Parts: sequence; structure tokens; C-alpha cells
Amino acid sequence: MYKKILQQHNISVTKQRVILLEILDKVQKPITIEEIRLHIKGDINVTTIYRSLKRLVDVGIIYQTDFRDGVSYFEFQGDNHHHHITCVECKSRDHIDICITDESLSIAEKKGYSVTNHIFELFGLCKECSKQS
Amino acid sequence: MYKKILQQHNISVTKQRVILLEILDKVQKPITIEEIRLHIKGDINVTTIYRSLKRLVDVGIIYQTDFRDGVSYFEFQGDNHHHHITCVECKSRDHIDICITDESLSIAEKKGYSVTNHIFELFGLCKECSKQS
DNA sequence: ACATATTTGCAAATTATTTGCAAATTATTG
DNA sequence: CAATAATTTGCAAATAATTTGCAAATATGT
Repeated sequence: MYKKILQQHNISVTKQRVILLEILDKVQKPITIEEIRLHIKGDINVTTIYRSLKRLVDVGIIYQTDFRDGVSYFEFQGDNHHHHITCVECKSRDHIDICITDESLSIAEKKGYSVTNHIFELFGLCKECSKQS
Repeated sequence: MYKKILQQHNISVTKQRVILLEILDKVQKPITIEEIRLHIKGDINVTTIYRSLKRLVDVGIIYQTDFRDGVSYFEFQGDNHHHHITCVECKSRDHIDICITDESLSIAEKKGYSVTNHIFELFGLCKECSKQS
């Protein structure tokens, strides 16, 4: 299955890439390199992890996000493109099925830009944490 | 003027903070720590720059953004809240006066989150760079 | 199966950012 | 306006994330 995905995107099928895709597909949420390393306990060299993920991002198989905490997060979104809301207190995270509007795109296009990519993340307080404060 | 802003936000008025605000207000676009350092040529210690900017961000005087290139950008937006579109080729950048929609907010609220903050950045090709490719 | 291109692993380097602490500056209070 | 308390600065050194160079290993195309 992951083999097919890699082939469709015209990049080499390697054991390491398949493992990374398996992990990301299983967790179904954005995770850091450090968390990935815990899953594979040393089986793949850090450099390779960095380089493979970068490659996967470049060809569009996985998404890279960051939540302003100094680390990159990676996620396999499959067909289900979405963004996230993060609790600034407890760091819990949830999907939100919202995306940029057509209006946004057309405003950008009026400025002469064709939009290929976007970052969109919400931050706030989750139910639990709002109670406490 | 900057003194008043600092006081309104209840933080100490220091020479360094005023200088930083002056620079950010003058350039009117997101700039990196490195670029800030060029403006002040060594007059403020790097550590202080980092710490002061963090403080200014925390109290909400300036905005911190990043464009997925490994560095933080800082911007003084004044009353004019906006986001940006960045050309992935030439890295040129323009303001866009679009923000998250009320619909987005209400979807997040349905999930139990109260939204306090957001990241929203567009990427694409500018007019010049689309011609060339 | 062979030649070519791509990817991996390792150690070492880079880059951005943070920390601890003493000295300096700013704010507060009488 | 002096004295005290609180905050901020500068410096050097540490940390943490990510990248590089290069040789060996693995994948791909013919």
C-alpha cells in the first residue's frame, strides 16, 4: 500500500520510507521527529528520518506543520485534508475541517499570486482548561 | 510614542525595547532576528533581542510569524491586523487583508475550544515568477 | 544481471535559540 | 527624591534541532 503511494509519486521505495509512512498513518495526528524515533527505537538513523520526511513532504505525500514550539510536526492526511486547533495550556489537539476560503484565494490572486500552499492553525483553550482558569 | 505603548502593556520601558519597536515600525514587514541585528549593528546583545522580542510578543505588542524556513519573523502590525502571501520562488512577500472566518471560529467552538490565536499564511508564485516557469 | 541513480548511515558541523548569573537599569514606595 | 524591590541586560557557555560531506548500501531502468 505505501509502496504504491511512493511509486505514484515517483520516488524510490525504501524500507525506511515505508516504515515512516506506516507510523504516520497509524498515529493519525501530527508528530515530531522525536516521537517518531520512539516508535522505531533506533532502527532508522536520524539523518535519514529528516531527509526522508523532507522528501515525502516535497512530493506531497505527507504534510509538515509547526505549532510555534520550535519543532516540526509531520502528518499523513491521506484524502482528508484538514487543519488543527491546539490548546495553549494542555497542548491537546483536535482536527478542524476548515480551510482557506475561495475569497482568500481570490484576494491573493488579485495581488498577482497563484496560491499553491498554506499554513492555517488555530490556538486557544480546550473545554477542560477553560474551566480551570 | 513607543514608551506609551510599553506602559500601556505594563512592561518596563527600556532603551532596547524602544529601539526594537522603532525598527519594526519602520520596516513594516516581518523581519528576522538577523535582519534586526543589521539595523542596530551590535548595539543590543543577541540574547536581549531574543528576550525582548519574546516579551513584546507575549504582551501582544508585536506579532511573531514563521514562514517554514527555520527562522522566526517579527512584525509590528499596529491596528492593521493582516496576514501574508509569500512567493516560494523569489521569497517576495505581500500583505493580504484576510483573516479567519467567523465560521471557522464557530466550528472550533463547537469542538469546545475558545480560539485566542491563529497562524495563517499563504504561499504561491508571484506574478514575475509565474511568467518564468 | 549490470550500470546508473538514489538513498542510507555515521560523525561532525551549523544554526537558531536558551540558560545561568552578576551587573545595570527601571519601577515603586515612603 | 532617595531607598528598595523588581525587572532587564550582557556575556559566555550550553542546548536542541537540523544539515552536510562522503563512502557504502540499496533501488531502478535496460
